[in-house]
Amino acid sequence: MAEQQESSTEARAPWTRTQLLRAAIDLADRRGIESLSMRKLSQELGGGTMSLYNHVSNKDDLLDGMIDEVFSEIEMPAHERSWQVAMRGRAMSMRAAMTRHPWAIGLMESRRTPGPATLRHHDAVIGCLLDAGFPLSVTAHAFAALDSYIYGFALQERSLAFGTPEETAKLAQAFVVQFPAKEYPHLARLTIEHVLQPGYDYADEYEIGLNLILDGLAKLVPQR
Amino acid sequence: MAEQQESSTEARAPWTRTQLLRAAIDLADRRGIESLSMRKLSQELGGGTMSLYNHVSNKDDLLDGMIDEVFSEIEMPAHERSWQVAMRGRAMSMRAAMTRHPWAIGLMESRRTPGPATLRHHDAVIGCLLDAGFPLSVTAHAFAALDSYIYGFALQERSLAFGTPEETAKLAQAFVVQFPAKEYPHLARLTIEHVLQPGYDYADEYEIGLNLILDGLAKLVPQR
DNA sequence: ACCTGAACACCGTTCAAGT
DNA sequence: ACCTGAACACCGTTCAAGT
Repeated sequence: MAEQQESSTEARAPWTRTQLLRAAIDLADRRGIESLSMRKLSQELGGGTMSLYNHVSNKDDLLDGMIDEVFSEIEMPAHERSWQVAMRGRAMSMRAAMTRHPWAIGLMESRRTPGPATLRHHDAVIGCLLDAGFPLSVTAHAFAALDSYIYGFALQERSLAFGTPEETAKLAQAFVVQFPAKEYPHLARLTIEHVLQPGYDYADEYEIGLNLILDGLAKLVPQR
Repeated sequence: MAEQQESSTEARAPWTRTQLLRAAIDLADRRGIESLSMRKLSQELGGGTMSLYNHVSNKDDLLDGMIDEVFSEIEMPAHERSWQVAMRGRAMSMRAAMTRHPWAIGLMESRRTPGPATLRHHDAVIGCLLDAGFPLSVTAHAFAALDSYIYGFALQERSLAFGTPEETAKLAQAFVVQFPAKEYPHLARLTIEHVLQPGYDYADEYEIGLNLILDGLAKLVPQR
């Protein structure tokens, strides 16, 4: 039983940065960002905690890398179609990525060191608008308005915890019980007469607001 | 020098929950949310760390309280004027509060236990729209779209670190140096030909996007 | 009812040492 | 070049004890 350093117990394969980032994303997806620690991540990967620092300079760098990985999952705006279709597609793909990785929602737009995938994505969005004939200033307006809306909606949706329409109904009902209509009459009315009605789904609001912005932008662009 | 338990060294005055919340907000404003710890906060207030738990059930409760305090600083939508003016005013007041308390930006819309000031605020917004003749469903659209945009813009603005136009120019210049136009041609063009031009101020984008949404909403409302 | 220190189970990261 | 354990300076919170 002694001297077991044989071929079957050779040192584990060295990690890749990407491997490490994917493992961190997986951990955050499964257990939430608050339980992503350097110690738990190294345990997940089966190595010493400090070995992580050979691939990542610190935890902030780890997070930056994770976010850039998420950006790499997002569809670039398609070139061959109208800018409205391309922008709608990107917005949908963005929302899908944030649904897969809810922990990323507060982080994607607040980190200050964008990675290459992030920059490529933003470059493609701007390129799509410029190619569609947007003047530079309108491109800037479109970029600011769309991204603000997309990120903000995801943030709000997460906090409202509107998973399925059924969950929504349960939560709304709890709200109505907890806060009598006397104190917050309008909130109560909106909840009872609208949110609690059959067929209501908060997710539907996403495209409505998006169209509002896209339609507004269309009027700022010279027609082809 | 012994037995100093005299009138001048009596026990410190008991804390109030509000006092404690204001001190926490002040600490977060001055040093950033990442250096707000129960230990540092109690030190700031001159008491034992565990004394905080007599006024706050845990750190999450502390954060919830802080956010509700921030909401109490925001102007309610004014009733006497048009809904456009009221909504614009609220949006501006919201932005001002988030500028005063940048640490609150990611938190105001992602916490799941809204306090009374938060609920009062949302109730007033919904009430303003209903009073203006908005159908319930359009009220829901307006609420979702406006809040998404307002929070998202603040988040983006913070990450872009666009403090003053001068800072913007400095950052943009650093960006251009770091990333040659070859790799991100459209991003480079927007930066050089638009962002780096004199008079550019990202803050101006706020009202432009806001008007886009307000104008779009106006078309969904029966005219008076 | 309010306060508090000690202790516990965690963190991220520096350092010095291994291969 | 990559790996790693021990140690340091932090966390939030439980507990048991004080007034």
